[in-house]
Amino acid sequence: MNSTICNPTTLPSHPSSLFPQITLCKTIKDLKQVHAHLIKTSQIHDPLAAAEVLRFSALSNHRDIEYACKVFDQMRQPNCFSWNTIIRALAESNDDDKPLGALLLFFQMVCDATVEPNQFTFPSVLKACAQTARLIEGKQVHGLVVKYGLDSDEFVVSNLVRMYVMCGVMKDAHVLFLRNLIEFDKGDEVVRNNKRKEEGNVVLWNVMVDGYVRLGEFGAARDLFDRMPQRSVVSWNAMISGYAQHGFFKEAIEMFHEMQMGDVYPNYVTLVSVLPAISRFGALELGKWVHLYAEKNGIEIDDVLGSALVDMYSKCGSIEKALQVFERLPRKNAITWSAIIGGLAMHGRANDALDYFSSMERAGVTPSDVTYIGVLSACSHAGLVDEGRSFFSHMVKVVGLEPRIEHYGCMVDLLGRAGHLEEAEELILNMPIKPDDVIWKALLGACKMRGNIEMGKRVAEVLMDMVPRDSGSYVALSNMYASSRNWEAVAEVRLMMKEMDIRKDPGCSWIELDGEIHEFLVDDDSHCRAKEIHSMWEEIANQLRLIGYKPDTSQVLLNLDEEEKESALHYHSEKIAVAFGLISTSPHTPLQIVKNLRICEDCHSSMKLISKIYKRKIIVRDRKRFHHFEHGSCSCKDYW
DNA sequence: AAAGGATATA
Repeated sequence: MNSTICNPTTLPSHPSSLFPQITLCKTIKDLKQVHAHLIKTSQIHDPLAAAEVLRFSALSNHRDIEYACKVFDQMRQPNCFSWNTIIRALAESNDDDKPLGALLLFFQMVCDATVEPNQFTFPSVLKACAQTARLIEGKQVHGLVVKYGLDSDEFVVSNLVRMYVMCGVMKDAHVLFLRNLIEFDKGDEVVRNNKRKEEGNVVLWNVMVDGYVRLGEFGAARDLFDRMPQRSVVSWNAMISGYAQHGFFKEAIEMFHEMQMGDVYPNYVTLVSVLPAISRFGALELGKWVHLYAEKNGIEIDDVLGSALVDMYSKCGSIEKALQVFERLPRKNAITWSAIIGGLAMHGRANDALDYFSSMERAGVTPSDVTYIGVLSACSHAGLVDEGRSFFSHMVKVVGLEPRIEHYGCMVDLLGRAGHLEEAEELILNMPIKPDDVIWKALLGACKMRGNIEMGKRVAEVLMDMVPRDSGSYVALSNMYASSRNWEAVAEVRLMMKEMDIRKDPGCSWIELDGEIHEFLVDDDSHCRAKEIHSMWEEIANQLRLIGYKPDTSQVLLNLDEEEKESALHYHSEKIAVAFGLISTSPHTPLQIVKNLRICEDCHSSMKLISKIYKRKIIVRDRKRFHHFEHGSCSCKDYW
């Protein structure tokens, strides 16, 4: 036992505590020793001593909530402070059943009637209601708030509003919000709130903005955001994370830039929120800037921010940087591991992905279902059929994870593209979940790759039935017919599309230069340097012809004559992007392109040759994976 | 002697 902790006489008195031994505890073990000492010397009956033991075990960095509950249970007559402490600890716990425990304890406190809840009790209780989405209990608590006359305390009010938000009743939240705005305007508020009145209660506004953002009601959220008297970093974070989570990646990045024009500075949460949007665009320069910003501003790169950075670097093409960040992280959780495994898979480094999976298991981190998506997609990209099968059954039988539709998708892709088309179809027909269009599309892609028109036709029909307005199945079917030069069938599909007014999803590619994203569509001539881009492509095409390359026109959708087909191919968006990249960067600079669809056969072959002719590394991220083109070959080994 | 808003992975 450490005597400096347990012998109070050897310690300098601590100004903020009558029980300095407790304040000096560094671990929960220290605390338990002091606790034992207090019990032995009967000092534990001093309510202050007991309260401090409780506070340490319930709310300190070294908290042990189970222990705190025991301490609380042993109190003969807990005072209001102790009730508040234990309720707050339970309400803030991430454990599922703990917030409910906080609620139960609160109702016990009210029934107990030896103490009265105060303004410090309600924020925690309301937080527990919010976390468990218990509207009925929340309303009862609201009633008690009024009964105890605490309905104008701003801490209580913002938590009341948040409770309604989290229970999904935005209307009630809004009514309460408006009423409190008026009350603040009338100025009939306690002195403590006067300062807030001038600034406007930022927190209350933030809660409302967050509420609308959660519902995806960006009009309402934006309206409040623009009108709020003051914006804190949290206001910006709410908008940025909201946009990012609802798939409005462009808006998230715009907000991120906009916030920096003002006097608000990005913090940890800002970075974690904006990184997925950056990943989505493959905006490596911006991603690097975020990483550097964190390092320069002392923002801790923990497992959460680290995972977002690992994901960003891998999705922005820099798998080496992703590995570097990963290795440096002091702590790695299941998400961190999933990010690096998925990243390696995306870059076609299947063996590394599987090695990292083994390391993860050795490190004692339990793989999640997401981890297995990474593992299975690694197998799929490398054609590791047996390994994939065995990981899948291991996941189900040994780990006991329920396979999600994504896992079946990986398996269908893996089996189908490896040529086991019947087995893939069997799997779809026998899986316990209803197959969606993504699954069928995986099989359709495999049919196309394997040239199985018969099955392909069948699958396409299923898809046309399932998602009638979707162009994908028509395009795939048409491409399949085109590959076998069945132009009549191609024309038929084309006619069907025309009759139903179904258009091919426009292909779109983008490339980042000096932190700016340049976007190109098929046959795009809207760029300000379109003329130069066009003549650059002419030059590229000549070079390609010189080394004997013949464009592969089999996959062009329309039944045009050969020359027209060739020119349609020329202007696939990734080709425009690569031409633009070549004229806009100095020799040998690697080019990095992101494309919204899968790369086509012809673009793939062209990119290989361009990488050789112009001595450039070209990295293309398509809808599903990365292609690293260098010295005339691709990292996917033409299997994708 | 104590109190409010947000965050990630296929």
